[in-house]
Amino acid sequence: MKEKCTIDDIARLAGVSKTTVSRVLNHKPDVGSATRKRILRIVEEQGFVPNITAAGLAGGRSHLIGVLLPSFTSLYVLDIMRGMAEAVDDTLYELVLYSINDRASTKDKGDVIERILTSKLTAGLLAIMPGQLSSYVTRLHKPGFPVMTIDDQEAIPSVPRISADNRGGAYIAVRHLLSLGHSRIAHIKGPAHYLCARERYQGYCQALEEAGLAVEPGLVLEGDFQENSGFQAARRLFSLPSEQQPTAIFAGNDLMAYGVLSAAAEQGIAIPSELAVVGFDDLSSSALVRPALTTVRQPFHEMGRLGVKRLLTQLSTQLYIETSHNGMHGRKFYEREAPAATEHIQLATSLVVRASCGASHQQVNPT
Amino acid sequence: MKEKCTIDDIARLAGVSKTTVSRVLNHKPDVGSATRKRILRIVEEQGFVPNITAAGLAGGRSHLIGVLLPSFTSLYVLDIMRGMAEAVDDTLYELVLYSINDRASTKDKGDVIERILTSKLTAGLLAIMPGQLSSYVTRLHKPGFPVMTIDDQEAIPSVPRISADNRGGAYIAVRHLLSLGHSRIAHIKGPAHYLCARERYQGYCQALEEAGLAVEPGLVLEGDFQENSGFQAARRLFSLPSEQQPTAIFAGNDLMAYGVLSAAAEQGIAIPSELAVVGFDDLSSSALVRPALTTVRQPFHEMGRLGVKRLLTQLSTQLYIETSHNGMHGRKFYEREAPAATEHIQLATSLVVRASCGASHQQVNPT
DNA sequence: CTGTTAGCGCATTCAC
DNA sequence: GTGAATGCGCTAACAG
Repeated sequence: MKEKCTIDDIARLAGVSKTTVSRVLNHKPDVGSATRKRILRIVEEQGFVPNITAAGLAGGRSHLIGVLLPSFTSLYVLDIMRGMAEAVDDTLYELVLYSINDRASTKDKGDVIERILTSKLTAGLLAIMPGQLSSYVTRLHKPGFPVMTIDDQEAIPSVPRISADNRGGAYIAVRHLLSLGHSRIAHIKGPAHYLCARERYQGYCQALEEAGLAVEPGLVLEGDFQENSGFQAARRLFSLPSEQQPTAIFAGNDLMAYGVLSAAAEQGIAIPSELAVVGFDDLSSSALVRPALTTVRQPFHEMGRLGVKRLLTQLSTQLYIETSHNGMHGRKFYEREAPAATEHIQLATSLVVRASCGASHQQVNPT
Repeated sequence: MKEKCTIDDIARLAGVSKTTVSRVLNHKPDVGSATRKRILRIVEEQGFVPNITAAGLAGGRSHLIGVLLPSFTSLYVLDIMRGMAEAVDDTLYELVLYSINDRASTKDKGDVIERILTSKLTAGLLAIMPGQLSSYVTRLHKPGFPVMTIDDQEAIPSVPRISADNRGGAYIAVRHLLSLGHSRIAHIKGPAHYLCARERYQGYCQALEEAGLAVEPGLVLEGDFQENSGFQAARRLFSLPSEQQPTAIFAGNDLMAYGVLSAAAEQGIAIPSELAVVGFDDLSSSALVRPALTTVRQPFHEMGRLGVKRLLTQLSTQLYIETSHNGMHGRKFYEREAPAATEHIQLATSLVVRASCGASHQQVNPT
């Protein structure tokens, strides 16, 4: 583990040219296995770590992946980031954090995003819940600069995205309540401009309809995904004539479910005996609130991990295309038509059963 | 905002050499103000963003700051990171994320850290709660590579660190309970090998002693900072003969306070009327648990922000030293004695009063 | 299979 | 004040 050590150093030690060393380091096929072995040994001995800055500059291709996160950020972005870090762990890539200042105007935020591209620091971008920033993010996604959104509020047709199965999660949540004998199940929706809010509502409707129950407009309210809106919505539900009151509430997310819990406590409504409550997200605090919240778990960790994996795949695909076409200009992916997979990956959610719905503790998976 | 734009491009447009452009970009004094103005205008027009990768390579000095975060990571690291992102926002620096895989052995983790240095990607490192990794982090901290720990479990003499005023926070928390009339105040300590746990205990003792009360060994238990240990500790306190039972519990952190809340609920002990509870940290969930938790708020955001600021200061100091000594080798800070400020910055904490202690809602600041 | 030759985009000596 | 030359550490074209 010498102070510093360049490719030239180990080339000298191995008695070969640095080109050859570079080749084995980059897993090129065309190197004699004897030489390769010797080089690898010396690399090991010296504890040589290539300078990815230089590699990026020379190769015209950075080894950094940008992570964009808006700062109105929720607890679970940590899980997402942990997943991303894990995926990047045994690669040559590293993660660069781009946090957007809340107080800035949307236009300023757009500027920040523009710079991400123009600075050419990163090879691609993972946007965690870009929300209002989506339009800017879209602009970045060109051939040569892959972008992927994670859990976006809106589906951008041209950009690949990863999300949880919101509809399916809502479906199993409501199914669970139905199996517990509830027939008057209310729902507090998230804002209509959130895709996930609409999907969850669809799952709710589907489960009811399959059970032969009508969706009662009076039992469906809309919140803003914040705790207080859940609180307010619950109050309105509690003020309904007693024969119209729900026996269960499926909240669009955990935060609003917390609001329901508070409202119930205020009104002296016992949970789960008088009212069952189910949320969506499984924030880490949902195991801590009292009563502990039954909720739909989103696979945040996996979403982050997969996001990186797919991005890396796209990056290496680009490389392949570039190489196979060579004969034209070296580094111009820009002029070729996009091979970009604009796919949508949807990950399964699962129901985490805790005290707030009155069932025994267990985990229910979708079938 | 052209597709790409290098320093040469704008040099051409301005009719000067790229050297001159480079000079104004780096705020060198020796450039004619007319030329400088013209260059700046063109830079603006073209939306030119320098390639920090190349700048790093050429200058021998990276513009990236590493952020090391262990993955047993708590909710509040988000706040810390947000603070760091904010501080970096209007500088040329960016943040690179290094997350350590939990499942790896301590030695493997050490290897990861070694690579952080040898890869020379970053100019310095901010270690968030390194804990067991501290020894490795220490090794990184040489002149030329500033390291700063944030909220470390242990004080490493040679490394500058930022932490909250744990002793002071505990002190005001207990003072608050005393002012509410409590005289039998229990404390659930964190693990003794955590510096912050010991400091909080000291604050507890100091407040009691100043009030003329003895620290009763029977009222001081030790947990592990996890919820369940708080639960167990509370149970033991509740099983004391009634005349020995505490009327208030100061938990070493919020998680353990949650455990106390659960244990109280289990035993039918009303909070705050029969028992006051105070935590430490102010996790975002502490406003959500029922009853809402009175707790000591740590300035996580500020800790992150300041961490970056100080690191940047150190970086620019190095630069100055390097420049002023030039005449010797250009980039060898290594052989010079360390100017490294090994200071310790301690930030004030504040008490957030909520329902669990029985006082009216307010915020108490240390005097 | 391997070595040689050129840069990547910029900062930093030196000259003028 | 300004420009020309050199190189950071590495990859990628080109020849053998």
